[in-house]
Amino acid sequence: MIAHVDMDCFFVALERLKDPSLKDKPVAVGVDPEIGRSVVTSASYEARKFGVRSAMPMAVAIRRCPELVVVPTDFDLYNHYHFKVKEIFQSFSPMVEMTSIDEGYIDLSGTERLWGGPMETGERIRWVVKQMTQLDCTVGMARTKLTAKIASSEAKPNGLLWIPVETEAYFLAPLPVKVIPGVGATTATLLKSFGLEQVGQIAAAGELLMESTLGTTGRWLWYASMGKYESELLPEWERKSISKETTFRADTTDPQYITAVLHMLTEKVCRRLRKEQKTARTVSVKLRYEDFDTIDRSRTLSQPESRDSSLFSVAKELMFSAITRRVGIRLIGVGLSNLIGSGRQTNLFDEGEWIKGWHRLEAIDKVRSRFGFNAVLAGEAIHLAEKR
DNA sequence: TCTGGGGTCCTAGGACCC
DNA sequence: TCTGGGGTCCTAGGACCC
Repeated sequence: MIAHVDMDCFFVALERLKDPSLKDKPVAVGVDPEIGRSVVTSASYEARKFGVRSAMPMAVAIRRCPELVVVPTDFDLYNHYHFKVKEIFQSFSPMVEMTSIDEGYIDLSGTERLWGGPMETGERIRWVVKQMTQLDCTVGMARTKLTAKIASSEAKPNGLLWIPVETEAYFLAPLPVKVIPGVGATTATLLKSFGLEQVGQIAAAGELLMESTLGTTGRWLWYASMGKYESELLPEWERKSISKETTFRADTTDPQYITAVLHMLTEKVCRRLRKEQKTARTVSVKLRYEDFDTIDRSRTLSQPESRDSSLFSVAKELMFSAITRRVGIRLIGVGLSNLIGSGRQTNLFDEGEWIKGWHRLEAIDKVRSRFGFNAVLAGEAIHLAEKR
């Protein structure tokens, strides 16, 4: 038996712990549109009554709900509780997979003698979470991860739903196809064009028809629709990429400004890379024009790298070869992937130089972790930091 | 209405090798 | 002179999730 536990309005709930006066008010977590261009990261149920949804532009949210209280995000707080919640999950079973900051799976197989049946265990999880954190959560229980997740999403907020084995198809049949994680707007529209709007219709279409019309997607959807899609619970996985992006307060075409911001983003991304004792073989840049046209460019190096200077020169080259339109740019970003473990990769050609550079960067990272990121900045980024 | 930031996974085509 | 097929790696773009 798998439990999927989803914290209710996680960010809003935590902001309310910090400031109890936010209770019962329509609250949205995100950046105030006066400060920057933003979207709703998390909305309270009071705000949802007005049609406020996460990912909605904040300006729209405020228009829909003029009383909306906008609270800035505090990821340090959310991360702290993420680990707290994870520990609670792990007290029920060592097989825990956290899939995002506010949710995770617990494999409860073999814990029946300890915690009892599914309903009893589910209630116990909810109770312990509440006692230890003061937070509400919703638990979905089923034989597979996918069904458990759908169960929790149907039971929220502050609920518990158990889908007994062999009843999955009955539970899923009347639900809209969009409840299946992985089915977004595009796939839902595609399915609708085949007359498939409820999960039960996918099941009824049969494996052969699903596969012949939608390929591999159709195949797994058919299994999902019956509650028979199996995926392994993975207690730990390694991060596959590190990225940093930013949306400018106003669109720009200024190459010097773009270079300075790109440099700052690269430094931040490299710092994380070294912190995780890794090197990267692939550098990517991303840019978004004012009309939302988004371009990605990447290059894979023959040798893994972790030095700011090398990675920045690649990023800069990629960025300026990617900018072809003479239109305002609203966002740029840098990413590293193809990550390879152990920071101390040696390079036969300039090992001495490399080690020297690495020690310098280690020293910078130390200063930064004590005095903040801006304590050490390269020439190009200093100018920018002062402007902020 | 005017759209964040951090990720993962998939697909399709081209280069290249055997 | 015109033509294989399989495998791997890389790149760009897109769908999706929280």
